[in-house]
Amino acid sequence: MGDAVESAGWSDVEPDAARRLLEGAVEAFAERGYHATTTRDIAGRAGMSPAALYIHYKTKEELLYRISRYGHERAHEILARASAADGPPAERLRQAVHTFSRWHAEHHTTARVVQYEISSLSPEHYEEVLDLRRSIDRLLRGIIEDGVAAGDFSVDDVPGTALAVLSLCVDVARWFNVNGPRTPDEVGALYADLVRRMVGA
Amino acid sequence: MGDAVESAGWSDVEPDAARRLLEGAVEAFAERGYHATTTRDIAGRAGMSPAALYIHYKTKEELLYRISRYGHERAHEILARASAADGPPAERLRQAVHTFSRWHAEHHTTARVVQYEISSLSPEHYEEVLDLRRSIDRLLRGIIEDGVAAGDFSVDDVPGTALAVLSLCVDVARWFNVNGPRTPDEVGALYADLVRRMVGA
DNA sequence: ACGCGAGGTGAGCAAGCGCTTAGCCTCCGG
DNA sequence: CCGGAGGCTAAGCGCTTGCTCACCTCGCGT
Repeated sequence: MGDAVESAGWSDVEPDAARRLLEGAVEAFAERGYHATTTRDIAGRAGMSPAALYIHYKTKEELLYRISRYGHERAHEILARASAADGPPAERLRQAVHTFSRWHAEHHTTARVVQYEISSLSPEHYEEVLDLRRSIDRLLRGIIEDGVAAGDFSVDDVPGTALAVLSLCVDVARWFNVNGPRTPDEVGALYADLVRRMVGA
Repeated sequence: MGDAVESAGWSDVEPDAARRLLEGAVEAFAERGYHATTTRDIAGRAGMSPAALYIHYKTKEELLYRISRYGHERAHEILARASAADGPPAERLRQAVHTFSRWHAEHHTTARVVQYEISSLSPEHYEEVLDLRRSIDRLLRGIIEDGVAAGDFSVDDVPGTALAVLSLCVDVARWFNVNGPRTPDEVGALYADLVRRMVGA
C-alpha cells in the first residue's frame, strides 16, 4: 500500500541531465540550505559546468520551486489516499500518520528542503506552495473530525491537535539520520502509536 | 514560576550597541536565515554602519554562536528546573513540556535561529552546542524514565518517545505566529496535555 | 553530404559579499 | 589645555555569486 508513492524518485524527469541537476540540488540544499548553495556546486554534483544549469532551468530558484512542489504533491497524495480510504477513522489516521512520517524519514533530504526552505521561494511560488500546505492541513484535520464525530476519538482542540500531529511528522525530516537506530518504517509505527494516544483512540 | 527565564531578553549584554546588534541579528537570521543575512542588514537594523559590527564581534558567525549558545542555555535551564522539581513525574513532565513549548512560542524568533541555523556554526562551536542538546535530551528522557519506573507512565519506546516530545516542542518555533489564534501559554497547555496522553499518564 | 537544433563549455561580467583600514569625533584624567 | 583611548564611519579590497555569451560538438532528417 502506497509503495508507488514511496519509491518514486525523480525518475520521470525528462532529459537525463535535468534530472541529475535536480538530484544534485536536493542534496546540496538539504546539506547547506538554499542560500549557502552555489550554482557551481549543483552543476558540479551533476558532473557539468555551471552554465549547463541554465539550459534546463531559468534560475536557481526554479530548482527550489520544482523540488518544493514535487514534495508537497507527494505529501498531499499520501494524506489524500489515507483520507479517502475505507475503514474507521482510527485506521485511516493510523495509515496517514504512518505513511506520512515514514515518507519524511525515507526522503529526509527532499523533505528537509520541502519543509525548511520554502521561505526562499519567490512570492508567487511561495503562495502556490502555501495553498498545497493548507489542503494538506485540511485533510488531516478532516480525519480527526470524523473520529470525533464518530465518538472514536476524544479531542478537546481539534485544529490544535491536527497542527501538532502534522508538526510532529514534518519534524522527522530535521532529526532523522540514516545511520540512526530506527528505520523509516519503525518511525512510522512509533509515530502512529503516539498519535493514536494523542487523540484518545 | 520560571518567569525570570521567560522575560530575560538580551538586557544583560554589555555595551548598548552590542546588544542592538545581537537583537538585529536574531531578527534577520530568523527572517531570512543565516546565509541570506548580510552584515550590512544586521548593522542597519542596529542603526549603525557595517564596520561597527566588527568592533563588538569578530565575525558574523560569532553573532550566530552567541545567539545559539544563549538559546540552548535557556532551554537547558527550563528542563533542568522542571527535572529537579519536587512532585510526581507526571507533574514534572507537565511543567517541562508546558514551559519548554511556551518558550519556543514566546521567543520564536530566537528559537528559530537556535533550532534551525546550528548547521551554519563553525565545527568547534557546532560541537559545543551539540553537547548542550544532548544534555537537554537526557533531562527529558530522565523524567520519562522516572515515570515509567514509578509505574505512572506506560511507554514502549522511551528514547523514541522522548525524541518525539522534544521534536514536537521544538517545532513550535517553526509554525508559531504571533497573530495566530493561540497565545504561547495556550500552546504550552495544549502541548502538555497531548504529551500526557502520549506517555499514557 | 550537410545544415541545424539541442545540449554543452570556458571565460567572464556586474553586483554583492565579509571584512579591513585610515581617519574622525567625543569624552575624560592629569 | 591636551593627549590618547574607545566608538564609529566612509571608502574600498579581494573574492564569490548568479547568470550570460560566443562558441563548439555531436546525432539526425533530408
